[in-house]
Amino acid sequence: MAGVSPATVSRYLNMPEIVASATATKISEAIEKTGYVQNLAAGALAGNRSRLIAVLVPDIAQSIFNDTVEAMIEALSRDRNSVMLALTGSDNSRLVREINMALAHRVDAIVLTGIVSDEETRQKLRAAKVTVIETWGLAEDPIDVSVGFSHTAAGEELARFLRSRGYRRPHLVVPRSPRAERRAGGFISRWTHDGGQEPTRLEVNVPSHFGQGRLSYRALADLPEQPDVVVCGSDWIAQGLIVEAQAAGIRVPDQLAVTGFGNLRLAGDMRPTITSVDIDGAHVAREVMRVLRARALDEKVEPLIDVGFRVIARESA
Amino acid sequence: MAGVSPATVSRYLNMPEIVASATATKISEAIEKTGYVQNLAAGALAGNRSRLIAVLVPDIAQSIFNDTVEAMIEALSRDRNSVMLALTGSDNSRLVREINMALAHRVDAIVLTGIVSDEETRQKLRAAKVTVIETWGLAEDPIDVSVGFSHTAAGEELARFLRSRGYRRPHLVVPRSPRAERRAGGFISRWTHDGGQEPTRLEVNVPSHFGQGRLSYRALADLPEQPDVVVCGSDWIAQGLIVEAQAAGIRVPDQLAVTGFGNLRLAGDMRPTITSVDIDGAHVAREVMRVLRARALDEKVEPLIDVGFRVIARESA
DNA sequence: CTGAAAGCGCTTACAG
DNA sequence: CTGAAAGCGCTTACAG
Repeated sequence: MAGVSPATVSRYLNMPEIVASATATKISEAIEKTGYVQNLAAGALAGNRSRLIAVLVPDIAQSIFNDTVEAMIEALSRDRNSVMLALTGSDNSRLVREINMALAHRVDAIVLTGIVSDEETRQKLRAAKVTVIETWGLAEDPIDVSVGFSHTAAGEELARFLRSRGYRRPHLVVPRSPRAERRAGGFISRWTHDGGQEPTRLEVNVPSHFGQGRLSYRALADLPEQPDVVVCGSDWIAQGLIVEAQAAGIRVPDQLAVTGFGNLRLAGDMRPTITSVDIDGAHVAREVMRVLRARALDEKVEPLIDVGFRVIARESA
Repeated sequence: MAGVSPATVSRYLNMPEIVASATATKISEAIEKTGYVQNLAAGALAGNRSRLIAVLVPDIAQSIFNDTVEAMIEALSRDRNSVMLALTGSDNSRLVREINMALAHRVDAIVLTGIVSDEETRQKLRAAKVTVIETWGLAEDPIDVSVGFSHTAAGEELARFLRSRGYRRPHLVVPRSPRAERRAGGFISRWTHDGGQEPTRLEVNVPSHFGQGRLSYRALADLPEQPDVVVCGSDWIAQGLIVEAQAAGIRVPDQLAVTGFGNLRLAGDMRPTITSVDIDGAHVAREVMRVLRARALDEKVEPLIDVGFRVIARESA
């Protein structure tokens, strides 16, 4: 020890600006000398603040959320928070299980990708009164706060964009997720509303990946009429589809146009570069941090935060 | 409450087999009824066991470790452990910072991808006597336990393989990471030892990605002599290189062979399929779990666990 | 700006 | 198989 009470050390660690600078120096020297490491578990118990944020994602091996999650983890780390990362698959029981674990660890907040559909879990989360942030897709009735964009609007915008470029026979490759489903819904309703005929579609499993793009290209052969543009549920699918098309001697976009979704780095790097829809992961992360900070200070926050999206026009469509 | 002491509830929660089944039923009913959620922070403080495992990776947006990390998170979750995921970049200061956070949270173990080079941090980690597992690359002198494979051996094996296939002018595309460096070292020493001449090489930044593959292909034009095979530091680079080569009208592997590293899903899906080196992420995860369980029971574990690797011969080389 | 004291919710020998 | 009791290492009003 360096001549001060535990209370003062605690203050130094958590609000250094509040202790006298002479005291601060003594404490910091003592910490240096003894190699003292603060026990955050004890801090969590006493202060009711764990400095742990749970982030739940379906997977990380092949996830369109990774950029966003990475930006979030980095921002949280800068605020001296740590991230409990949990994997939920596309399976409700795992989601529930991981939420329970997070609650048991008394995390300060739970960040979810996608919307929780199970009503019982929504109830439980509300009751637990942790901060719950649903990200990526904008919830219509958020459990607590939702930061994201409208999948439906993104689908609509893509329909408008492709129509304005003169495409007439879109084919949709739709991953089996509620999110992709919504985008497809938005696309179709806008497309038909604007006078286009009902697009053809193919469903693929999640997580979507490059290989599905190749298969999706081959599946085009079964269509009664060939599309002039394929609207893919992810950039990976788009990439695989382009590679397979080119291997078959088809020129993209001249003979077949392609769009992706997510605006991953590879979309800009691919040859041809891939027209995609960008969601600004850093922006999502920033808004999440803003909510978290506001909550830490007991300030009010809007329940719905729309970060929008942008169609990025490139060579492929 | 349901007529029992806190001690008994604690036993029920942690070792259900040790309480009488009548008691167990009463407790579980009470838990159900009240919606009680165990406080793991208090448990950590009292029992000196946080059920938190820190996993440190350079990044997740584009990481060759993702499969392994995913397998590890899933396995840990099955054992009722949660994962604190921290991002270190390729920057020592962030590594140190995140290790300190993990220590402050009193994690039960720290899993590192790659080897910690900083001697002071190694010291600190040894002193903290948490379980420390260095994964992926096999450490020669592990801090505690290392689970992985020899990068040098992987490079050597690839050299042997390509030589046996008749290639004579390899060109290496090497990410600037100690790991890739080692593989390159192994490749070169084996190659020259077997009578080949010193391969040409190009260094690229980490994290490696598709776009670098395209650039790496173009950079071949500057070489005095054209290679017959390009040995890429990751499957992404290989994929980008193939796409660019094909766009230039070059046939792979007839006119130029290509190998990747990591055996990502896309390696098997690409057209042509990509010859790569597989590290079994599930195997790594399994061994990590074995170490963790052994430590929980105070059993001895070998400090070096070699999970090996396999060259996967496919169409591209 | 700092200290004394209570308390956060568990776990774990120790008894029985 | 179960309970009483101490203690884990902090934080936070409350005083001063």
